[in-house]
This record gives sequence, structure tokens and C-alpha cells, in this order.
Amino acid sequence: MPAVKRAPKGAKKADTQTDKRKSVPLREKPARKASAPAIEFDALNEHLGYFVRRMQVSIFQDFIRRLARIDVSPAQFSVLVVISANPGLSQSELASALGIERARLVRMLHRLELRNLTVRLPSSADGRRHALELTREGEKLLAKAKVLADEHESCLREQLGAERHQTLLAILKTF
Amino acid sequence: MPAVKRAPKGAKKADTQTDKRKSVPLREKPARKASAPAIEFDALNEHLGYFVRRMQVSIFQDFIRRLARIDVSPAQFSVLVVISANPGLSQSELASALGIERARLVRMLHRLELRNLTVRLPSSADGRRHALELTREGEKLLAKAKVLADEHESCLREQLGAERHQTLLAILKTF
DNA sequence: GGACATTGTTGACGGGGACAACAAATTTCG
DNA sequence: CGAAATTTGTTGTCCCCGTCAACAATGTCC
Repeated sequence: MPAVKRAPKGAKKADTQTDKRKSVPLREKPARKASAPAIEFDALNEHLGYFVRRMQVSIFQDFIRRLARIDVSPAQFSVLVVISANPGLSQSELASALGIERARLVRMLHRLELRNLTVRLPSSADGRRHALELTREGEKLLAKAKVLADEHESCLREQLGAERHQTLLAILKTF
Repeated sequence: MPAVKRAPKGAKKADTQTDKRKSVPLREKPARKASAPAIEFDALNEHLGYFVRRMQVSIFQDFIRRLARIDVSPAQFSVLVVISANPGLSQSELASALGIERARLVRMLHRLELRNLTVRLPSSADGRRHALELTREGEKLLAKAKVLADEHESCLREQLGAERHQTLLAILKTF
């Protein structure tokens, strides 16, 4: 507990403006329920990473909320989409395509397989690989997920403006 | 272990194109070391969230790598910057400004305080609040961090193109 | 055939978001 | 005033995720 031990009052933090109790006419303290005095973000304003992070969190929150009914996370959605569009893909290929670790993917597939959404078939050519596919149940769930994800994206496009949405998508894809 | 039990060969996965073994002239299998057959991303191509996530991860990786010397994470950097620019801020205000949980911030400040970078002074007006400040050591480390973070951002701007960088920043700020 | 690489897997560590519960302090209001 | 509600900092717990190391099975290269 490195925090100050909750000393009762003995503060020494003086205000910047020297003590003038009654001289200031308008609200010496922000008059009860004033909107917080606007926090300064300083250097953060120049850093893309900060805003990209904020937007990513915000977008994911909406996505998760909308797909909570069918219990599909953003990561799971991307896995289902890519498997469906590339049946027979190996786990290494899928992981590298989505930019996630092989080890991570193993556990994701574990859960998806428990839900009977995906299967790992033996690859005929290479004994090491697994040919990934969606089950019929997986395809059905993915169809539902795509509907909800599209609603999510439409809301995002509306909230952002169609042209800004398009610009963002274009720039991010070049990265 | 829901994975297929590593059965030796018995695959039943027929190719979409009906069996024509010798009729196809060019590489039946991707000719040894062919560059992977280009994975299809399908619906993902329309979803901002996917690309925003990819960029966020990429940016953070570079940031972490560059600031590894002084052991400052992106989250820690944002905390240091905002405290320095708003001395006396409370933990609640800081947490809500940065969009992180109060509980999370407590543990971050715990670590920063162990490193003698931040202090929690008692607030003179409100016995519940802590007035956050950087120590001199904290200010010095922040100065170094800002230099490295600026290098990171410059590299990012160069990599992206100045105008695209500016466009991104502008759009993300509106969000 | 033997060295090396790839693939899937497991284990372990730490960062981080999400909640729930709490004590202390403050505000609200009857 | 004083009881109820709210705010603030704190701790605990759970789970997801990224990272790394190690390993067995399999395949490739020479």
C-alpha cells in the first residue's frame, strides 16, 4: 500500500491563485455541479495510437454487445469468417492471416469445437496439418453473426458519416 | 481435447473440382514453395473494427518496443502525460478521462508509485480524493518518454504519409 | 538416414477489461 | 440536525488475450 495513509486533513496543496476569498465575484469553486474543468491531454493529442486504441475499444464494445445473444466475440467472428471463406485452411495459415499466435488459436478452436461450430479434419497430404472447416451449425451461426455484424457496421457508418467511414477503411487497409 | 485424434490418413475431404489428376497442366499442388494462395477475408473486408484492431496492435507493438528501455507502456505513458498536464487530478477523473476503470488505475498507480514516478497527495477539500502528481523523477522519465514517443510517431507518420496521418488523426478525434 | 523445419499442442506469466463488494468521506434531503 | 444516498479509492475474482518456452509428431532437405 504505497498510497498515502488517508491522513485526515493536513493538506499542503495551495491553490495557484493566492488566497482571495471574497474578491472573486463568480464561482470561486465551480459552482456546485459545473462540468469538469476540461482535462488537458497534452502530448496525447498528437499520438495516433491513443485515438486508434480508443476507437478500437469503442467499436469492440458495440460489437460484443450486439453479438452477445449468439455469444460470438470479434476474434471468434474473424475466425469463423475466414474458415468459411477458406475451407481446408491449416491452423498456422489461419493464425498468421489473422495476426494471432498459433497457441492462441488452438484454444479458440478448442472452444469453438466444443460448441460444434468448427472441425479439424486430418489433412490428406500432410499428417501434421488440420484442415479447418465449419460444421453446418457453424455456418448457420456465422450467417446470423454476419447479419448482426452488418447492423453493427451500418450503425458505425451512420455514426461516422459514410465518407469518413470509407476514408478510414481505405487508409487502414493500406497499413 | 476435442481435436481429431490425429488419425493417420483416412481423409474424406474431396476437392471442389472433381478428380482430374493429370489433366491440369500447371501446379496441381502450389509447386513446392509457392507464396500462399492468398487467403480470402470475405466479410472482414467491410468491417472497420478488424482493421482498426490490426493497426492498434501494430502501433502498440512499435511503441512498446521503442519505450522498452525506460519500461513505459502505452497505458502508463497516457497516465503520466495526463497527470503532468493536470496536476492535482483525482483518480476518478483521470480514469474517466482515459476511459479506463477506477480499479484498473489503482493498480497502475500502485506500480508507478513503487517506481517513485507518481504520488497521491491528500486533497485538502475532499477527504476521499487523492491529488495526483508526478515526482521530479516522474517528470524526468516522462520527458524521456515523450522523446521516444515522438520518434515513434514520426516513424508512423512517415510510414503512413503525412496527409493520411493527419486525416486519420482528424477523423478519429471526432469519434 | 540424419539434421533441420513445420505443425499443433500445452503450460506458465503478465497485462488488461469487467464486476462485485467495501470502508471512508461527502452530499442530499426530509 | 441526522439518516440515506452517492462518491472515491481499494481489493478480490474471473476471464480474455499476447508472449514465450517446450514438446511430440510429422515432413523436408541434404
